[in-house]
Amino acid sequence: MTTSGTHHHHVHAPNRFIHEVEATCERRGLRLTPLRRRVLELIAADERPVKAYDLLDRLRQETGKSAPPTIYRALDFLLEHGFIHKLESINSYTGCHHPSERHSPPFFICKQCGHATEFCNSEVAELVLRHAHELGFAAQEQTLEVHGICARCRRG
Amino acid sequence: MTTSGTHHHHVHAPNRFIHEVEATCERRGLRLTPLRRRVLELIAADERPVKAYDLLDRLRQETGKSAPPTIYRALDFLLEHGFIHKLESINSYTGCHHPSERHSPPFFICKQCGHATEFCNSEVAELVLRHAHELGFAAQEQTLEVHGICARCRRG
DNA sequence: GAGCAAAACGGGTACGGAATGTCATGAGGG
DNA sequence: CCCTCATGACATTCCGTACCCGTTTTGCTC
Repeated sequence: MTTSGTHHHHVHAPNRFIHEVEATCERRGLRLTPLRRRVLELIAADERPVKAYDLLDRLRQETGKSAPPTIYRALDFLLEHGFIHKLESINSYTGCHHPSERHSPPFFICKQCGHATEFCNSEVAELVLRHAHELGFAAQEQTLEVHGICARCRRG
Repeated sequence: MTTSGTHHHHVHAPNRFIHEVEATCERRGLRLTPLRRRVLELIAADERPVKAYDLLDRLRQETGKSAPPTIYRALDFLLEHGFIHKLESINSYTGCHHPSERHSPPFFICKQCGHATEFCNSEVAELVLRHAHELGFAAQEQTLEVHGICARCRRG
């Protein structure tokens, strides 16, 4: 299976990403309200995973004041529909590269630069499902996060 | 809720588990102090993953009062040496089945009964390492947690 | 051994970050 | 118009760490 090339096509074009989400919402009859859209933009604008309270701060800079539930409700919506991922091990959120399809890809998180790479390959997920099946376990969601040093940081 | 008889090959014998850790500490010249030992016992005594503040409460019941740093310091020690695992997605801690060897096994966490099964098979970890290698990523730690319904809960 | 400095351990306070509960208001879509 | 959903705002809980300080353990020297 060729995986070359696929992993690095980051969401370089935030606008394109937003539009894709917009279209998906339209198709599914979801309401991408101004707030939800704004939060999504903030997430997409950042190359690395963002923390909820950072988003909150940025929102406050724009809109005066905001409280945690505001941001968490938006995050919940975006998570629920697969437009973003939550990285449990670092309490951070990042845009999803394939918002159209449901998946739980592995993430490779660099300790040094903080970037997280979504690895677009379902082999691991499938292997995990096989193992779950052996156990008679009905798998629903999965979290796979690897910490280490990314290629760029290693090269210095 | 029936927690009867035999669940998998869990750490059925907490004492045995404690002894194994004791021996490992001896071998490595680590200090399993009374506090650390007590925390380990509390974790081992619970069939399912425990939260830090629950441990804190139990400790308080025994010793009068305790503060968060007390428990977190003990947890840090136990984590650092691989005697327990942290489940990032549920902020909980659970005993490690193979405290002698370093590993980051997949966990299958039941949403219904809260049990977490450590899956003793390195295939996934190895596959992940291969993928990391493709990316030029130097993997250090990994977290793999699957949420769903366990076999027992499915059967009712 | 005795003495001593350095490190490790743990009690405790206080705080920052993460997330949820609840009540009330407001915008949108039938 | 009414009902639903979205947001605002307040409070609270949960998770985790920084820091201070006294005590114990360790490792070293003599």
